[in-house]
Amino acid sequence: MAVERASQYSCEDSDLTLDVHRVLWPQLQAAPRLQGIYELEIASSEALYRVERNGVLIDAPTLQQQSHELGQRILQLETEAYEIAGQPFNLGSPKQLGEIFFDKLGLPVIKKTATGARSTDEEVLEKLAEDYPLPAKLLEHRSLSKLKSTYTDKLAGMALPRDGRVHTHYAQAVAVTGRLSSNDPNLQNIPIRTVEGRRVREAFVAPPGHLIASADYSQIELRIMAHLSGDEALLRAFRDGQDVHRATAAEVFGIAPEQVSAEQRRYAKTINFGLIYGMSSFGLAKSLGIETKAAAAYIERYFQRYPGVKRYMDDTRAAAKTQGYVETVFGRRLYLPEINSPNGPRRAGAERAAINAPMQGTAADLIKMSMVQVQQALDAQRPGVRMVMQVHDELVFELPESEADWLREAVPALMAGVATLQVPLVAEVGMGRNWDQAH
DNA sequence: AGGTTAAGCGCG
DNA sequence: AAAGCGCGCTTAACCT
Repeated sequence: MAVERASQYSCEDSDLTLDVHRVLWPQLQAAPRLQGIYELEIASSEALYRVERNGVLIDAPTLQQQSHELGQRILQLETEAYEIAGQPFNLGSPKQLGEIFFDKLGLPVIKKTATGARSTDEEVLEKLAEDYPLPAKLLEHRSLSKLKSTYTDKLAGMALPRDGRVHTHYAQAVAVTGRLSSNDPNLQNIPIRTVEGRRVREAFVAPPGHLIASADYSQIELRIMAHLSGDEALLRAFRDGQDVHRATAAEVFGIAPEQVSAEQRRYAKTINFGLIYGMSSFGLAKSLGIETKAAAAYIERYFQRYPGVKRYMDDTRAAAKTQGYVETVFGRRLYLPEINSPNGPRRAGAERAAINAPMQGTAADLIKMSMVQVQQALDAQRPGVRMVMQVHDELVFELPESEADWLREAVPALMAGVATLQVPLVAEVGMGRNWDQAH
């Protein structure tokens, strides 16, 4: 019976795939630039198959130890929270939390969720923590619970007994921008931003005699913005190898790069990232904790200093409205059916996606090219080196110690050379016994 | 028992 | 009215 079901499924799958082919193939023939993207996807699938089969070695005892430590601290936080609240409750239930916070303790409601419930998200808790003791406990409890339940408790159990390795699945046709996504487990959202979270990466290890190497593109999306916009000041910053956030701060604040303070650089970094996402003055104000008017002044100043970027953003919105889609450097398309919607918020959302997709998508194109070329080089010259993960702008490898010099030299060169843009592409490598040390 | 949605949060 | 792009996973709550 199982065989019959399998053969029926296989036949249906092939038949339906042929139906799809008959529809899509003529469309592909009519769109020359998309043929190149199609070829890239076919070539990438070969490299992805290899990465998935390789998997990455997980150090289970390290995770178990971390789970234990997290569990102790979480228990302690729960006791302290009950003490402050005057009663036990489920800290993991936003509903119960709302009742304790807003009904029992009378804390102010900062904002509502999409469905009208009183929000207790991180931003709200941060604000409330300024005046009350309980929110801070919740914030720590939330972050540690996340680490334990999603990572330290789960990962080791997902390693195959056969090889002690986790084999994620990469989806090649999920993210609309052309990025990969990773699932079961997702290895593209392993913590790194906090010191406690980073420790999870210590459990992504190399076998004895081997190393983990991480090679990542430097400032890839901003470089693509420079290329796409052709903005002179941004091009110059990258061509001269400047610290781009510092350079932006110098422009926006009208001072010399050496005079830029740490806070000014942080502002500029937020502005640079915000622009890639189509952020408004309202959003910039919120993330910098300043007045909307002040944020608007920074953005205006930015566009005065980088007029090419302003022109690019306007042109991209306009092109999206007339064509109904936007393209990456290599011709990958993102269709935007809501770009001319009469619904203001929906249309604005489509405009932000239109701004972002060419940059995010071009970065995705480039790292797929890198994966193809690097895998070909490994097969031809370095069969002992395995590519084991892709994290959007980063490739991770497991290598015999004897291959360290080769990899340090060859992989960034390949990654930088996959395409010639108006600015140089730069890739950096780190190595160590585990993924944390490789950064 | 199993599926879905909401809220929340991890990453680039 | 909404206000920052792209994802996947966990828990609670609710449903069949």
